[in-house]
Amino acid sequence: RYALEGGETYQAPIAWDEDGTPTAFETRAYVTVATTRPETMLGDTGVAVHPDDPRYQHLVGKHVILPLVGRRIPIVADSYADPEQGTGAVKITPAHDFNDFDVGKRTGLGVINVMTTKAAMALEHNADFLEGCEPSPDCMALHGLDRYEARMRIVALAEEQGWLDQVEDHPHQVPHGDRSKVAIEPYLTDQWFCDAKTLAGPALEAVRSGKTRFAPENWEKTYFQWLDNIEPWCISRQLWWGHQIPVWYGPSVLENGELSSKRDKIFCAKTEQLAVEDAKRYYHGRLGPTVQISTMNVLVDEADSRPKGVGVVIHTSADASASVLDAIFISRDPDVLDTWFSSALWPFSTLGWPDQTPELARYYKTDVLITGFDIIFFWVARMMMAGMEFMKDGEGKPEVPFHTVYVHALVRDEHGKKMSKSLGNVIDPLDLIQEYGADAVRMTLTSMAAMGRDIKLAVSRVAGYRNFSTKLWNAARFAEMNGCKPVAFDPASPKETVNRWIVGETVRVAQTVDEALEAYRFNDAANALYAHIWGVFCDWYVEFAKPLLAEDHPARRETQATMAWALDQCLILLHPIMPFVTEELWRQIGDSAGGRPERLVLKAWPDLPEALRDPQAAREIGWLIRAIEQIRSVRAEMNVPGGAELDLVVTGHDADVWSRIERNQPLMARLARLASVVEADAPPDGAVTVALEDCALSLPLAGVIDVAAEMGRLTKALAKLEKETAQLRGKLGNEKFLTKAPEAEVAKQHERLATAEAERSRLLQARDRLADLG
RNA sequence: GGGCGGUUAGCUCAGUUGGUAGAGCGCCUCGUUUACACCGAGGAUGUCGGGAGUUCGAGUCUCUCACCGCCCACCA
Repeated sequence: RYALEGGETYQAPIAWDEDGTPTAFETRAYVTVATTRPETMLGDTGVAVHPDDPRYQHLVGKHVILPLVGRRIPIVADSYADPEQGTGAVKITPAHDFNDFDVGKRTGLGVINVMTTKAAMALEHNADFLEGCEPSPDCMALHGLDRYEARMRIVALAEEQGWLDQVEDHPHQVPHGDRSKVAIEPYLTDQWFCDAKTLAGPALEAVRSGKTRFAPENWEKTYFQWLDNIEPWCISRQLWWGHQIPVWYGPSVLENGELSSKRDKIFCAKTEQLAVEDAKRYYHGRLGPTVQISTMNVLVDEADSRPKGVGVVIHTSADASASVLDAIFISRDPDVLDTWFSSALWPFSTLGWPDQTPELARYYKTDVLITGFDIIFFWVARMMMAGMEFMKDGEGKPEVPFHTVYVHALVRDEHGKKMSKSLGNVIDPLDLIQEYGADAVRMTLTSMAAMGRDIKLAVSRVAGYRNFSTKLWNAARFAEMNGCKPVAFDPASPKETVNRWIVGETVRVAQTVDEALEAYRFNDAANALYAHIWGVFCDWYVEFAKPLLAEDHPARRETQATMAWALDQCLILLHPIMPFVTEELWRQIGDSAGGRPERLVLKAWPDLPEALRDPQAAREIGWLIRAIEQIRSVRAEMNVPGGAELDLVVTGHDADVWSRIERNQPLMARLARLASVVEADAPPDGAVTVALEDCALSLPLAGVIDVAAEMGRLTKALAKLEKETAQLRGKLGNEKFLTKAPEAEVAKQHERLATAEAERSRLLQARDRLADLG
């Protein structure tokens, strides 16, 4: 209970009816406040009530006398006081509570620090505390007690002295330091702050206007969120390591010409020498001639035993032998800058700034900052602020430190935890490299680069990319064994369809990789290369090329040159991601004939024109691959023995289709294990049939065939097509779709429907035949 | 408490202006025809977390709920 000043009283409601109207009152000469931290009352400088609270409204502007301390403190109105909480009147301790600090600022209350850095009560010699009050001996006896001891002692004193209202349990959350694990005690200290709001303006504008872009773009949100709500930035730290704050302190000269007892005059300078010059000028004008005579170690603050650095002693007399005690000395602030303040300078301080070095001129701004999202606040935003503050472009306008911020994902351990040295769950890349190779590790991380914010590193994926590099190695070995050595080669020159096709496919993957890299979509680049090298080059081109590489084949030389070229392009494109295996293969595969540099890393990035893509070859080989896949599929499903060579009967085709089949007959026969390919008007009896969009392919399996199984297979395939055509017909029968969807989309759906229906009719025919048979 | 994000195949995850749901691993069947068994051929597996809305059409846009996680407040 805080007693009202001068024995004043008021009528406090003590009972209410259902509507909340007071029905009984009590005459009180005090205000009751509730607190979970009684010890902080020693630093109270006010009591706050809600401006609309009828219980206390009339007390606003009056004062209470703080028990024990005897300080006269005002009752103020502030909406922070919650009428529902406690008694509705809340004690305000600006020096030891964040909210109270704000209330104090709003309502003009004083600020009194009553604790030490160790959270012990600091009352003796505490000028702020002792000023304007008469603490009782009981109160002064609290000096030096730990905050928790003081808490219990104050409750006991309140009870003894009759100003304790009641004690009740009150569960609540208390913030703890995550290093010390101790409850955090807000504590008022002097710190240096940056006016971050002012710095943030240009940094925000730079990203809003696109001068600096984020990739992926959505990280801008994180950046804006922080800078839009930025608080003044405390840049001083009480640590031993870091850039020391460039500020020196000395006593100010008071108006009466005497020196202040506080070290409250600030000299901010680039060097100690310049600070001394500033100090000499300052004292000279006010105290007469000053002469610097020496530097010495000084201890400025007796409450803190840390050394405070070198002080510069300045005599106020020309007599150099005068006592040091008569001298003024200035000493440097022992605090250091926040690590991130120093780091914010990185884009230019590393280039020699503040000197205007050639490096600074050449390399600021830099290009791309690659970093993790977890330090967008700490580092990226601050580099932007510092860059915009200190650096100017050619026209004298603020210049950003980089045009792009590439934010990669954070690798976590297999359980999804952030790797940290203190948790000991770090996956050492060196271990992975030891097991799978550096290329595999690089390829893995690249292929996961664009994932969300969490990567749970799956070792099986690293193994997969190790296999990939083995695959590439073996493909190169195949090329070498077949005399595919790089020669001077014009990719437009091949005549063979498969060679023209692989040139086109290579151009395609090169384009995809280029686009992906331009867009910082590194995973797209990695995945495109994986799919091309394994799924196109190895799975198909190598197989197609085998017959052409036979010693007596007329296209042998062309194929050798084409394969060597196509493989070279793979190595070049893959080199940034898998530098080691590609460099080694490059060295093994070729000599420096035809202007081929000795080392892959020196090879120019390919610039392959679209004109190299032959659409006719792409169509033909695309069809060939689909046909082979269909035949293989039906063979496997029908359990045809692997080695058995079958006769293929083509039906439902036109002359163009047949000539294409004839052209590619050797490859089809080889890769689909066919004895012969013939055309017919109708599928033979006892055959299994698959349908392409422009023909049906039947494998006569008379005697071998399980009619029921084939019937089932066809029925299943038909059901699938049935579903698809029904869907498409529904879509194309929808007036709204036809009128509202883009024309190209409608045409596309028409085409799909036509293809599906063609396949369906071929399968229907095959099924009917089979049914007749049965 | 304030803010951000995730939820897609058994697992790890892609999916860029809304237009036929994908990869790797794992699983099943078959196969050693000399580049490769760290391989080849084939196959199965999804009410895209639940609900509502916008739209001719939603994994994709909006709202909402649930669960999971991260950042800040309280180290850097």
